Amino acid sequence: MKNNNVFLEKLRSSGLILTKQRIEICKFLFDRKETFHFTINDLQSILRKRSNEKISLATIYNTVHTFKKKGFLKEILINSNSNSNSNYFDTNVSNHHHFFDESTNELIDLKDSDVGDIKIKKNITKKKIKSIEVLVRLAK
Amino acid sequence: MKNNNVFLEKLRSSGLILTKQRIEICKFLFDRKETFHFTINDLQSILRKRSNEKISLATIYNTVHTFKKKGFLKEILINSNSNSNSNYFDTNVSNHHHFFDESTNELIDLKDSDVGDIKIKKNITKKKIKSIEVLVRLAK
DNA sequence: AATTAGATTAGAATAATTCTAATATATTGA
DNA sequence: TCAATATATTAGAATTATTCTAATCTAATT
Repeated sequence: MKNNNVFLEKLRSSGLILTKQRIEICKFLFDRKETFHFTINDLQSILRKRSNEKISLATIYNTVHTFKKKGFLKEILINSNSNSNSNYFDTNVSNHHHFFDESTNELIDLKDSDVGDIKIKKNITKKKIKSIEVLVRLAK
Repeated sequence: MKNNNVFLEKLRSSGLILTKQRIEICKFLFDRKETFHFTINDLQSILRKRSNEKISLATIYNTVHTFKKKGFLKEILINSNSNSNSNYFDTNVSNHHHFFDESTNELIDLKDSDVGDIKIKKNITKKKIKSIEVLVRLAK
């Protein structure tokens, strides 16, 4: 299966087999300028609407996790309100910060430049800092 | 049932009935100086070891969620490594920041003073900021 | 002590995710 | 091009975490 679209480059160069399903998901997730945030549930219903070839739920889970392992997606856990916690995935895999809008349950990227540099003044653990993540919650 | 310990004050003043189970859990969680972080699983096995009166898992869930609703506990979601995500609870309910030590899966409070003041420079959403949470991941 | 509102409990139900193993498909190399 | 084969997809079963149910039980109140 051949296809020269840019968004398939990562898939092609990853060593993964280019299947119909992966290409379909890849096309939806990565053929865009803005980053995209979604839950497995979101993705499933979007894919269902986009095409009449049904992709099984197991494949959606498999693909998302495969993409995550390959570094194409980043997982983000959010305390949504009171009763529902959610697993989001983000097409922006760089280290960056988020707004979480509690009125819409939407995750929004924050530009690094919109958050000042964060310095951790004291780290009693002496272990190496791997990342610093800021989550800004927006009121309902 | 009478008891004058300080850590029971919150329970007593909350309007909740003082049951054996709630007192037991309260005693363990709040009769200490340092804050404490735990998962439901942690709590269950700790309680099992502490006393030979078994508290049912349903009650542990109920109590933790009741305490959360009363504002005695705060829930914190963390992307633990690759496969396991975890729901932690924190006895420190104030707005504060955390280290997450990926080698031990331990959550550690960060003093506010150890993180500089965080200013969000641009908020395109115009919605009110409810909270700002920083998570510092410590490498394995 | 009797009443009763609310709590506890075991086990059933549910929901989210992963597993299984049968089938299908993409890639490779003749 | 066409087998061979390694890997992917799939439906549905299994698992896991959590919540629900409805039968007791118990703390607080009279």
